[in-house]
Amino acid sequence: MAEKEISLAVIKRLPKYYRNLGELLENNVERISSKELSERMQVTASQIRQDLNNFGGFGQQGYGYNVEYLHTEIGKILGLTRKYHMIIIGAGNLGQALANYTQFEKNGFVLKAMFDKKQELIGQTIRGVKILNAETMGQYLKEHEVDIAAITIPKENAPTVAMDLVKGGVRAIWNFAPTDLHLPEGVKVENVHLADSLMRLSYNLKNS
Amino acid sequence: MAEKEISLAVIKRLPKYYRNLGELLENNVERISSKELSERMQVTASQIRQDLNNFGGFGQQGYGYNVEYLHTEIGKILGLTRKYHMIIIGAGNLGQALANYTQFEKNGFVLKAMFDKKQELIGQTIRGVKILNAETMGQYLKEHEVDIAAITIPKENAPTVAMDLVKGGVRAIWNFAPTDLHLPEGVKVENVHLADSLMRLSYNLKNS
DNA sequence: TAGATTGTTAATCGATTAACAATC
DNA sequence: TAGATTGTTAATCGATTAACAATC
Repeated sequence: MAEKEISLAVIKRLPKYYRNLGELLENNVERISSKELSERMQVTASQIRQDLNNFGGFGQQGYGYNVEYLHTEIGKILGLTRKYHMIIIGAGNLGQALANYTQFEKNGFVLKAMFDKKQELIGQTIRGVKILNAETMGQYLKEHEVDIAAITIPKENAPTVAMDLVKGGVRAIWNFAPTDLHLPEGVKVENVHLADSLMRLSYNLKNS
Repeated sequence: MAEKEISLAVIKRLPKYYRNLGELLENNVERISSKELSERMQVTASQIRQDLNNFGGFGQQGYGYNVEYLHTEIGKILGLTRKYHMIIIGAGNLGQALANYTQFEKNGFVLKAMFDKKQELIGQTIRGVKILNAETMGQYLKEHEVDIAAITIPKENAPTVAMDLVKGGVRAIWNFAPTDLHLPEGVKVENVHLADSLMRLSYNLKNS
């Protein structure tokens, strides 16, 4: 799909642009130059212009960028113009926390179901979303289109569950289990390794 | 402290090394070569050797690396040989999920208190840790040494609370609020921007 | 038009990979 | 010792920054 291959570094920054432009929009800022945006975001103006020009010329010489327009365009690039069906595997504390995060829904990520194997959780409802028996996941995937699955279970079971998800047709996995999943080509994985993040903090604390 | 400046890219990979070596240790693997480790971690052997040699020669020619020794040494580098006192600001779903994560404790991150301003949460206890009135945070920081503060409150209040934490002597912030904090020089911030992560997933889904 | 600021090319910087001598 | 694999230097690759012509 991508005409020119976009580097990972650029992709990583896109949500940050989107977020900052969203904040500017909330503050009713109409236009912004790469210079101003660079001060706000603590990056160079040059980088901003380079990044954006991977996707097209969104600005105008002598004027800068229209905040609303740029925000919309980056939203399109990020794929936020459609809805995504999401499920969460693991209805423990973290799974429930994600389920309660209403903010995701505003960006089009709609939670459809949760799964767990604990008897006392099965049948419960969180924000109207049912916790289903983990054993029925395979069947569920046959009957429903699922775009994204969040994995919030212990690392021991994560690789197996991830493979089951892939077999069921899921193409994107949001992995919170503290392990790196090795999945077939084409399956997208985004890791949220909380322990890693905490360790970087202790590293930085030590070396300051 | 650091003799030679270590690049951010290297630091980001350290916890991953630590995690993988921990797994190898669990499987009773005694020694490993950079080649084998590179296959497991999906990086190049060259990178592994370069990364490790930023900190010292942990290996032995013709033999490779002793798993247990290397694991310990990276733990030292990451600063995991001491205890860190942690507090969580915001006892909502995410804050509670973090509080229940016993894994952190094993690495030395000890939760000491939580804070919230919701009357119905104040006084409650999670894993023996009390939820205190957010208004008493300043006083608490005067009386207790706090190394790390996790911020799990809405983005509106995050900047103010972060500044209050810094004023109270906190030097490391684990920020879960979907905004970038601008704090004084020397304060370490680790962001966990869940929405950003989710957007990268939808971007990748779109472009596959 | 003059001033501002983009889009884009060129220069620099840094990180990754390759290669190999050192050495266990 | 011979073989294996590190530690480290050199080569390559890619990402960031600088510069400036194009243009609104």
